[in-house]
Amino acid sequence: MPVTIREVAKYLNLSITTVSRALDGYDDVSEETKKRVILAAREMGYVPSQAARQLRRKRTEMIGYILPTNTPSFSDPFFSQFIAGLGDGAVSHHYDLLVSIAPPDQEEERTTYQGWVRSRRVDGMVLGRMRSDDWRVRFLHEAQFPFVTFGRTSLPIDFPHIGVDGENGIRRLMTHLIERGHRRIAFVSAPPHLTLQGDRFKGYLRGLEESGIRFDETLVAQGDLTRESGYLAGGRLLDLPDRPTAIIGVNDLTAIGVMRAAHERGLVIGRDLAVAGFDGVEEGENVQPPLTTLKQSVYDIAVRLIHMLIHVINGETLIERTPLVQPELIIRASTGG
Amino acid sequence: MPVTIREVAKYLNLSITTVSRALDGYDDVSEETKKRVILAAREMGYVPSQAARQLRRKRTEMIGYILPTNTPSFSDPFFSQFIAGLGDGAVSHHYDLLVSIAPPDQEEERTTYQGWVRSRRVDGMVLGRMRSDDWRVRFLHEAQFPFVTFGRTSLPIDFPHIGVDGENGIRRLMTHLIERGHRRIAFVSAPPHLTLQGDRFKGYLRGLEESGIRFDETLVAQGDLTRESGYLAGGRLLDLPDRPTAIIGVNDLTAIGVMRAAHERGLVIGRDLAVAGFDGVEEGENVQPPLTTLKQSVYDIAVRLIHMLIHVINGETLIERTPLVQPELIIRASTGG
DNA sequence: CTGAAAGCGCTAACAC
DNA sequence: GTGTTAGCGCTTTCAG
Repeated sequence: MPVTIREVAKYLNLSITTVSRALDGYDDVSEETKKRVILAAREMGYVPSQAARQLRRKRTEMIGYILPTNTPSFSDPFFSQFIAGLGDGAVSHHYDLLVSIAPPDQEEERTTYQGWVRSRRVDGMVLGRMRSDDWRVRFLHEAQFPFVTFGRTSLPIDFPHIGVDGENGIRRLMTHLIERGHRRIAFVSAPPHLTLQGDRFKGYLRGLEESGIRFDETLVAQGDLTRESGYLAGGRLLDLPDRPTAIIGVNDLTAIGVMRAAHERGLVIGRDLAVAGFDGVEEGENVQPPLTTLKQSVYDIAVRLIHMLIHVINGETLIERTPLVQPELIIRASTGG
Repeated sequence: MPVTIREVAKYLNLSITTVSRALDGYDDVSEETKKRVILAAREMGYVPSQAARQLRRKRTEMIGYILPTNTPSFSDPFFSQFIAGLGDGAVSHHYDLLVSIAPPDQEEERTTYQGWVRSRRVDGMVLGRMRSDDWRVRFLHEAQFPFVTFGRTSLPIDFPHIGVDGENGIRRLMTHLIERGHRRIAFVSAPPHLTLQGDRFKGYLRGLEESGIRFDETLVAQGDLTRESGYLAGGRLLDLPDRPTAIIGVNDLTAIGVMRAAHERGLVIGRDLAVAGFDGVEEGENVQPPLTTLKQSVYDIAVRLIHMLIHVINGETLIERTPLVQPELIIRASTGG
């Protein structure tokens, strides 16, 4: 049986009240008592019971994150970075990270979110991979539950989040490709309900427009952010009678799939075909040739999201409520760099 | 303010006891009452308070996992799969996953583990990336805290874990390479204190031995499981006066780094140099050429670990206490397949 | 500066 | 079958 505050009190002939306050560093306890208590507590191996503390304080000191995935074998480098950032951010604020997993936009997802909110399992939540009309935002906002997100939505709801300027990023990438002489530039997109798809695709369209290139819908293929979908979509684009000379993947994994499709068709990437992605995952540096990409520091963003969330939880106002981060264009050999 | 059991009881003119029991499905409550209670609870939006339940039951319904990492920008596909498996396994047993992060073998790691154990923050823990002499095992065993691990240790302590037969796996890979005519086979290792290193390296040695090839220590370079370290170690091996014709990476990331080093030196992998890894991460399928590897289903193993852990937590005996999984040799073009 | 006492929401003896 | 009661371990008024 673990030692409780009561035993520490008994040992010191003090009341549990005093012990509790000494441990929490209140200043209405004499310095000496405080010292004695802290020492004794350490010696006795006392660690406060989280459950009891939570019940009393109505706080869990936990932040929730629900991994949106349906495939068991999912392996998206994006998420390991994101979780690492959330974890580090949480730790630095003495919070823990509660993780669950649920397939996006299914009944199960709804019950998971609702369960955590209703049972006050966590003090706040972080959401990612936002959808244009995201029920999670509506739900949490209505429940007045603290949350922050990575990415915006199209909802008329104001909430703290960090955005990445996908539109401007892809626009700059388009400029780069066009300067290199490309005119038939294809785009492998993500599912349309994702916010990032809308943003990045807008950048694609603006890039075309700015250079007076007519939009050709046959040059757009849909994927789902996985390597496999990039491979399939890339194959379709490359088998076109008049095939593109450049293909942009809506994210790096997609682009990497496209590269595989190109390799299989004997194309030399960087010479016969330019390929570029978005995210800046490490995998893109190690692929042959290295992948041109728009890098966003997912780790840093995750850490920052936690900071923001803690503020929200504490009812403090945020200096920047909806910062917009610019991705960095990293030109590598896959676009003939 | 959320609805409590007391309000439900008052609403139905029942005692909170009855409500509690009805909700937990005890059979000493009449069917009818049970129905009424469940209905009312749902209608009132009642969700039990985890904190209160935990305090009373002395159970958290949470499983802990501490991500072992020191680099912020870490992106190891291994871990996203592992976490996905842990998450799914936990959910299927109505548990949640509590995640933290701490650099291996540092003070911080110790305090994190100790904190969770002492404050009963979780009901059990899953450990991975085991070390030969793993203080975590000693600590948890001594504290009689439920835990399972992915990988064994060299400690004389018996505890439930799932192992992967790295030795036999690498041995089979060696046979494959030797059949293809390779004799100068190099090995990029992991830090020596990791169990997986010992196992896999033993397989390397046995492979050499079985074919009567003398061990040449210049053909072993040390890495740290990252792509970057594979790149550096691979470079050193390839710059050797009499360079190897095949290089085995202790894991896939290492092998992928080796491939990059080879590319940079103008070597055609699969023809001038064979490369192989271990893990079977998806990234290996999309690299050029696709990577020969020993695949272990990290996701499945994680799910299974959770099942085992739940048994341990419930004080049940395990049918298989220390299963050993055989990795699957997947031959791809990187070894000339 | 310190202590007594109440109670967070729930479960589990134990009665009825 | 159902209700009464006593806490789980802690924080927090409120008195001294």
